[in-house]
Amino acid sequence: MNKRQLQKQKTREHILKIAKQEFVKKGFLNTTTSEISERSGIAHGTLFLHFKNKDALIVKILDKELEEINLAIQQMIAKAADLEQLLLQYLNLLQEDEELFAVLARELPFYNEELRRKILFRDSIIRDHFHKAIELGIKEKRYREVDVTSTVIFLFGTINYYLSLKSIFVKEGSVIEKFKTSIITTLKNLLLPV
Amino acid sequence: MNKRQLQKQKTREHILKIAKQEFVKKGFLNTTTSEISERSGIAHGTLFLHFKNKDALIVKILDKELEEINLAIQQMIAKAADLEQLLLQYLNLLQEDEELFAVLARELPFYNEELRRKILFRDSIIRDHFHKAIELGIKEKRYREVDVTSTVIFLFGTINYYLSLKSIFVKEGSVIEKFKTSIITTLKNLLLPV
DNA sequence: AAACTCGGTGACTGTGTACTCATTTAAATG
DNA sequence: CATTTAAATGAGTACACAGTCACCGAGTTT
Repeated sequence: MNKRQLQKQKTREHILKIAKQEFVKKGFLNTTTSEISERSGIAHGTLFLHFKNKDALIVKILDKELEEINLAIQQMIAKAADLEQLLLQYLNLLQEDEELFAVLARELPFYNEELRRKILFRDSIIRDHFHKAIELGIKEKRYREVDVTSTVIFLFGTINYYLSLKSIFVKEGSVIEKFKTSIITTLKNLLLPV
Repeated sequence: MNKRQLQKQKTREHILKIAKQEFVKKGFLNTTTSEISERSGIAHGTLFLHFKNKDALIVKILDKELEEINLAIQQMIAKAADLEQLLLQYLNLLQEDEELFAVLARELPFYNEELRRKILFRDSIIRDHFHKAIELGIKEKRYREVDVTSTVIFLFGTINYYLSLKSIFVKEGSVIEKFKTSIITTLKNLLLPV
């Protein structure tokens, strides 16, 4: 790779880095392409040299992020011994990138079909693992005979709710951190016999 | 009231009616003032004769709606004998104006302080009643000794989740209708001993 | 019926934003 | 070293939208 190509790649990666920071800070919808180019120290037009349009930039960033998250989830699943462990580690994962997940939770209903599908697909994978872990527990008589699908939606709905209204639940710091134990306890209440 | 004043009032009410329809259909954020004036059959400028700006129009409509909802909630609380009755009636209330509630659930994180406060205040009233109903049940040993606050958030978070992603959960018709029984059952699972 | 009042008009303004393209600059090539 | 190539530039375009204002004309007042 010669000097030119190298520079081009460097610029591209720099844009991606800055754009991600901006998106996490202000959301995808409220970040302008001018802000990104300005903060990247490049001309506005350069942005569109590297990405067809704003949407393509968003998709690129999300693809990268979702790939990393998927990897982390795979590792998590392999490690987690039981449901409680799985949930705890999932919450830790969310906490690590909480700002990003909060943006996704808030803005998901406003994304176009493609973005929505990608995000929901990743959700469905992790959701499926919770589903199976609960089913196993029921089969082994460790858990009560609850409706598994409803229980899983209760869990994910609540997490999504905390994330999307993060600023209301906490002045600063992590919502997940704050409600971690109460989420785990409530799920256990749902599943464990008295 | 003379002919002029009468006409003015009629125009104002017509704007409010059309604006509500548009807001319910497309959300507050995605409805333009031009659309409202066009569909109302009035000039664009007339809108700003009756309302200082778009925000004032939104606040006016929401105030009206929230007042009606508060009234319905008061009646509901008076009628509902137990927690299950209360929840069922609350869900029926949501279902009646589901499109509006779905818009509010989706857009709440993006509203300004004033609007958010108003909506969350109304939420807190109904939430408080659930809180008390559950506390009573625990005191009377009908329910398990769960963490009441967490349980209430689980319930409201899940309902909010269903509403905000309504279009994903149902192609057409009501999400609340579809998941009504599963919401009630899951809450009972949380509270009732096996 | 003349003078005045005021609800209504709609072309216009200002602003914010995504995206373009003729031109510049610097690296690659022969 | 001259020529070619392509990354980068940034002023410019197009569009969407909220909000304004000089003007109009029907209704009200004197």
